[in-house]
Amino acid sequence: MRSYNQYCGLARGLDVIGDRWVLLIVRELLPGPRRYGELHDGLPGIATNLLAERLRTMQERGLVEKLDDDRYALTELGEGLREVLYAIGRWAYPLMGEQEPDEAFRSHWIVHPISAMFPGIDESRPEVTIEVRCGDTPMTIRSHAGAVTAQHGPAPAPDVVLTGPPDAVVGFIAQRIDRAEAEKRGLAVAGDVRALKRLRPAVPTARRTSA
Amino acid sequence: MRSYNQYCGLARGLDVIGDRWVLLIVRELLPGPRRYGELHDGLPGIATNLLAERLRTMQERGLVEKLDDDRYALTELGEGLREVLYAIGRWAYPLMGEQEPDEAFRSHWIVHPISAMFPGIDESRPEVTIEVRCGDTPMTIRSHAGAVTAQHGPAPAPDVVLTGPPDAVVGFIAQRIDRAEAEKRGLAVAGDVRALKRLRPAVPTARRTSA
DNA sequence: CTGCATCCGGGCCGATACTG
DNA sequence: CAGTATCGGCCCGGATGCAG
Repeated sequence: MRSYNQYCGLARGLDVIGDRWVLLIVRELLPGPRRYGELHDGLPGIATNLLAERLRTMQERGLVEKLDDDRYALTELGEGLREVLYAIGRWAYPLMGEQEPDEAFRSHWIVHPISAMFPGIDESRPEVTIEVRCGDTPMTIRSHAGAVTAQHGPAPAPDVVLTGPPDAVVGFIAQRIDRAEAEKRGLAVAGDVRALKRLRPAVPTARRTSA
Repeated sequence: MRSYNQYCGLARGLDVIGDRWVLLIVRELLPGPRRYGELHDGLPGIATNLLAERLRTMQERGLVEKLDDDRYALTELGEGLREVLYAIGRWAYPLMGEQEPDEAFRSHWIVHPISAMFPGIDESRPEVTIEVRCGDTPMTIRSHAGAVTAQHGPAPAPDVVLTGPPDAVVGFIAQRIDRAEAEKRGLAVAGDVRALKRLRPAVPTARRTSA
């Protein structure tokens, strides 16, 4: 992208991250290093030449590095974009209605809203394992030792199994819609749902505004 | 911009704000409503047809509204992008070296880094008025009743007058560079600088990471 | 003069085909 | 699997025109 040529933090930042697909590539790399094909799978709609070209310029700009095993990883600078992505995600939440017919979905995308909703360590969180089945691959969300994490694959012994479309699943975990509403949107619940209710998501609008 | 067609908060958000110039237009409107010509002046490099087209689609998407006096203003949704802009600005700060020869600058842009550095109300802040002369128009930064505000125009009776290139001025106010370094970069200081030191900017990396 | 609309050249994007 | 090559089309940028 052509530079804005403005001596302004926002403009200079956008010179680096404003190109199409760049922040979505960062989204794919935030959970950890990925190979070219994995990135391509996680970015439905991207042209293969564009992915290659973006990865090249993102390396030049210090956002991404290529590991010895040929996987791509975020640098420290690139990792710093997590706050930018989460800010956009929080802002865009009201825009998230139901999934449109032509919209692609990958189950691993829910890692980010889940992480943003249950940040940091909270010892009072219950121990709970949730298996989520929406989209291409089952995901396991685990609250353990006060931290909430998510990873690919089914859970060996889940306390709860949630099956359904992404908006119903994520909305229900975040407790932004109740069970009746979630089931109306296609959610199926198996197992003991009580522990889930004690996960206590961060208040959606909790933002520090004064020093 | 063509939609990403991904059911993901980041992707849907970027469908709305990912177009070139959109976030810079938000930057111009965050301090308050502006007329078309004022926007054009504050966005050096934008083509006039693009500004018109962006304002049109930003209205359609609910970011901007046109007031009765023909000025453009942010809606509540658009105002919500402040956190996104500040997140990008914080991230981009390490990219802000000196101003390049071909980079444009407008003095009112410093309102945002200043606001981001001295957020909210802090009763212990000293009363101080600073006149800043860098760029096209003098700006007045005022710490009053615990709040730090900035506006166009010279100050009637400033405690301090700072003259010089933007990187030196902003870096010095933020206390990220000391006076010697700032003067080496071209800063000229007039008046009593002691009150300024007690403004106590927010810690640059002060971010809540755990609930 | 302000606030756009029109036109045109160039660059970026998207889709497909192809290669080691 | 991991890209490269190519090409049509759309978007962007700059100049210009024009109505109130």
